[in-house]
Amino acid sequence: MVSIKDIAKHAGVSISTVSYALNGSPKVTPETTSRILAIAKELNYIPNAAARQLKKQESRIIGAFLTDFTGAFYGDLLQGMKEVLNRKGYDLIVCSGLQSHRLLPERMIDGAIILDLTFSDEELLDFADRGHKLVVLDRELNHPAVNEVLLDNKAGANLAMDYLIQNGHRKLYIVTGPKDTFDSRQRMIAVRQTLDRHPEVTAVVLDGDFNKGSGEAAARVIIDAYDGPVGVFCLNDEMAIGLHNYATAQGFRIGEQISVVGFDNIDLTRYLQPQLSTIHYSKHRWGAMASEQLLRLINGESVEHERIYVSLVEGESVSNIIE
Amino acid sequence: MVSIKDIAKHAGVSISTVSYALNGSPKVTPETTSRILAIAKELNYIPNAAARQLKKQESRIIGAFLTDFTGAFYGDLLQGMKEVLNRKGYDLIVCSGLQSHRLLPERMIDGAIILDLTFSDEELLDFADRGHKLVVLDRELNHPAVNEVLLDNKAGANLAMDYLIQNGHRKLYIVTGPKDTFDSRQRMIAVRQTLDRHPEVTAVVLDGDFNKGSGEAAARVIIDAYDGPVGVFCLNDEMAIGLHNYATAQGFRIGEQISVVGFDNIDLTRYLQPQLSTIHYSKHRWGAMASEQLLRLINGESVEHERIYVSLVEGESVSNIIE
DNA sequence: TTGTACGCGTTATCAA
DNA sequence: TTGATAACGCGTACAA
Repeated sequence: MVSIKDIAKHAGVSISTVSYALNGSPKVTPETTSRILAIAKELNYIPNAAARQLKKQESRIIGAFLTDFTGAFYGDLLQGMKEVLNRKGYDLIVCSGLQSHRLLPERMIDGAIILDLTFSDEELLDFADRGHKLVVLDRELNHPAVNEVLLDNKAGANLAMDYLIQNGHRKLYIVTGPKDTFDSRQRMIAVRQTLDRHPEVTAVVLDGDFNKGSGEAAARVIIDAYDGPVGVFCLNDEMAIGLHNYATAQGFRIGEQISVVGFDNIDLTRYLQPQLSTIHYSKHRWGAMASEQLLRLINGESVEHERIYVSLVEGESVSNIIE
Repeated sequence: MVSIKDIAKHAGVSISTVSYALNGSPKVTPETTSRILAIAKELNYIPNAAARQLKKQESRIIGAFLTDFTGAFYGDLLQGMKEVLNRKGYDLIVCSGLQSHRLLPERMIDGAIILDLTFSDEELLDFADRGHKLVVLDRELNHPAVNEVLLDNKAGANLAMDYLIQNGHRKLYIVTGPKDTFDSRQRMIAVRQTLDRHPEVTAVVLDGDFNKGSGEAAARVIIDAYDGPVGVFCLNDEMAIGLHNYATAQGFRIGEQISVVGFDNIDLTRYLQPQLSTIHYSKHRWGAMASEQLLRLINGESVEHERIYVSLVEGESVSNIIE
């Protein structure tokens, strides 16, 4: 491997001169600099990341940690993160799984964006105590080295519930997500608040897990008990799709007999007929904001927790049953 | 930051003793070792990856490079890679974009798996010449430091074409992928071979780009010229879905008037009615195989190029028009 | 422009 | 045997 030492030898200068030249320091004359650069290029010199990192105590790499690699969900989010980071001279790497957690404490990366249930709060607080900078997308975590960039889940759930109620629905089903996820818990809090405000509405809560299968299971329950139009709020789109497919296959009409609202507005919903009503937010913006906040933390700038706002996308999956 | 120096000070031994103890060397007495481990734990010691890497000239991190982060496509593939790597004590990071290419030559990672058109062949060969180990999933590349793990695209395209022809289709459309992708080119070679073997079949080639939109565009062309049952081979599923949706929305019946075969068997096709006929292969296995080959390369073991075998999944999107 | 200490962990060599 | 000393990997940056 060719190092600055080799360049120094070829150029007949010291390694420090080479280093200065490569970094464009004015301490070296332009002639010497260009001569050194030419030699470096000729020798195919490429700096060693480990050596630079050891000295500078930074890698200019940011890690995004995901619970798993599945999910069409993440494309835009990661793209948003990457664009911001690249613009500021940072690289993004995506990691998943318990083993990869080490990258943070071992200082391989300068900071992390967490959307990963395999990290416990304690573990993250421990990293933060060590001085590592974090942005969390999947929990609330109070620590000066941690910034939250969270979805406005409550507003979204409110929008979804109000939409069903305003369309005349008095008999509702709620299909929940896993109890250990922040998003599901927050959405359920807002659901209960809405229900408290509307005593005329009856609601049945069905346990779900954010996967298609639990949407199908919910559809079975709803169909078994069917005796007139109902509204269903699935706490994410994937379950709404499962419900949609199962009910449709059983001859039920979504948007007439069963009104459905999802959450996330994932790409997949474009393939549904009728179009799914759902809660939208910009995943790209979410990722971009997470990166911006993380860079601010790293640069020692002041940061406040951020919220990503959501909106209702109306589709034909919800009918107005007020006559 | 606490380093082995701090531990040595606390334990009253030299830093080398600490290092030996931490690495379980028999050169240190069990008592001393356990005492040192206790102190390390108490001080919350975590080794510095850059320092270890600088000395050992390895990071035990493997990079998977993807053209972009979109595509539900990659979940299983990456999972397959990760499982194999983790089992062997390696970590996987996922990278995308031109900037991240530097991770390889700068020796941040011990090897790379490439499914990324933003790398040119020349660039990869240059890396290989430098001694970096590569596995390519998206091209043929002959170099002792490069291993190919490729889909058996030709067999898949043959299966698809034969299936349509065996079901009586004599009027075919082929919707291609981008001309600069290996997969599309290989599939087209097999398509032409099949057509050469079947002079009784007429085929129209429509340019596509592997995205849903070009499937829709193809549907428009096919519908405009429609005068009886046709068979369509879309070189990937995403275009097949676009074609399917557009044609269905126009009142055409897939699996009756228009028979469709896709390629890839992506999860999304589960949402289609009727079920799409397509070419299946295990993405998980593809990823696992790529990792295994890369580790063999890194360990200096002999490797031969690998093929991932494919099979036909029959769905109702193809009808038999032989009466 | 150059010599050199430094960042931190690993390991060969040498002394007790 | 046990453990300490020092060289090493490579680039950076201060002092000279």
